[in-house]
Amino acid sequence: MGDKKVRVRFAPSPTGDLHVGNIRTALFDWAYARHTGGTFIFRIEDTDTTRVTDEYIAAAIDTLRWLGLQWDEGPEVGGEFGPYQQSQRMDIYAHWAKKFLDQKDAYYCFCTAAELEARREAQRAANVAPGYDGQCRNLSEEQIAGFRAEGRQPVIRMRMPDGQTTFIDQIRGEVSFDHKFVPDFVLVRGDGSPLYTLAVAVDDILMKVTHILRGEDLLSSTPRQTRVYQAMGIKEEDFPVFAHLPFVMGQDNTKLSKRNGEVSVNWYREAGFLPEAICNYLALLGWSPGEDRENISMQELTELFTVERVHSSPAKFDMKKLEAINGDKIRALTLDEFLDWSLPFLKDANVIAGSEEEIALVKAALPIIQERITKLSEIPAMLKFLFVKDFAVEPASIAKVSEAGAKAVLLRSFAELTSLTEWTHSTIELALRSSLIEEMGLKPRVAFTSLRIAVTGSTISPPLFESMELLGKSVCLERISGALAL
RNA sequence: GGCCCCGUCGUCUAGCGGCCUAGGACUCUGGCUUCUCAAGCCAGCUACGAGGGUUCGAAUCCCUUCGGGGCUACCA
Repeated sequence: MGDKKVRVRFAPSPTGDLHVGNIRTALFDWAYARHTGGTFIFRIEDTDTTRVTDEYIAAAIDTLRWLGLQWDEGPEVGGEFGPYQQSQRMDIYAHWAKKFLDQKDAYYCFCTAAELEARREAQRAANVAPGYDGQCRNLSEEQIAGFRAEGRQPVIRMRMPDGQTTFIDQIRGEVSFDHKFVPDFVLVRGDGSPLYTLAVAVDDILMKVTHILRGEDLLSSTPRQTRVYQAMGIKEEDFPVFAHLPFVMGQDNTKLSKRNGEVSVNWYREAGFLPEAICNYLALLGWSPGEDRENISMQELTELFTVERVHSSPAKFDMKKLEAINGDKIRALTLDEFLDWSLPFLKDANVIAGSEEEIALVKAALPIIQERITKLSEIPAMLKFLFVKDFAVEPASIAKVSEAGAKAVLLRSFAELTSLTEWTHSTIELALRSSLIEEMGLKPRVAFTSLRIAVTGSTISPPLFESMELLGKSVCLERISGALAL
């Protein structure tokens, strides 16, 4: 491709929420554009109007934004080669379809779906490669008029000449397809609307795309795409460079889908995964920066990303590893960043309403839970004890605080804490250690578990003394006496 | 069935002819630390699909085979 400025595009067909596989592709496209100082184009492929809805398109835009994959040309930002939504480019496709027809590169095909299916059946039965048999390739004007008189709506088919298509895939090397196995394909439907095969090729040329990084499922459609380039009069040296990314697989070794794992990026968003974690993890699926590096920032990804280091083999999606990376990213957050990410989860779970006092308390509490969570969605459960009005000990833990030993601990704690003048986690700890551990001779684990249940309601909580400091003296004493009454 | 792609620990990967008795990470197991849970630290388990070549030497190159996947639409 010489030293033409790199232009890459991410061109999903939003028939649902963007899924993990889509995003991995988008991420690589984006990273490649940024790495090379090129342009990242975002294009909506909605030629199949029955499956793509405005809602899904809006959601795709939102998701990409959330992930931080900013595009230079595309929906909402424009660009000199727009519009970037295929449903708004119909006249362009019609123009090229007509040109191909005039050039005899394409032809009208009047075969009906039923006829096609019957012949495909026969091909399969005869053990011949199924595909269009070329029946309408050389129709005379009279035949065409005849079919039209019958009321048949023709599709426009691209003529695949004999020979083969060979190209250098940047990830797989030389790939070759014999045209015997690439039948004439449909460019325009009977109703006049274009198909992906037409639109994708035309747009990539018109938008001056230089590199096509896309899913491996499109590998075998490449000969059709280059065929359209030729018909458009594009010279082979000016074709975009192809790089077919390996799949992201589900646990059962098939393409990741709803059946074998969570696929929607929005699901991960709601589950409390950070965009940086999702991108970092996804970047490691089918690519690696080498040197045993794994935890990288978006910035580092753009610096390190090269197509040469992309794999040709598929990768399985592993939620555990994503969670581990998410935990790392959460721990690396500054307090203010962590606060911003936490608040929506706390509000959605109705733990806080959002008052200034509540936010201040959350901010004070976050440092003690930052290293204890792997997903933001765990925050509400961890901080709930600080905000609940109708506090109650977990049913499962009631027995543990109502036994004699526990009562003694609570009684003594109540007395010690009541006389405490300075209420900080260190003064609390000092007072309790000297009384419960040293004087009463209890094991820390035993003594503090009783207290933990009384104060937080659960056997599992953030660090006890810090929690007590946050809760405040009166609430702690109240809860301890409450537990004594159990 | 045909065409195409792929094949290193359970998973993601490092490795591009000798540095590999195969390294890292996640998971799992054991331990340390410890007020619970985490985090952190230490240790351990486990891999070059198989068979032929080429070579002084192969995880790395070639062939075959087996296995997995994709495509085979008036979906993308």
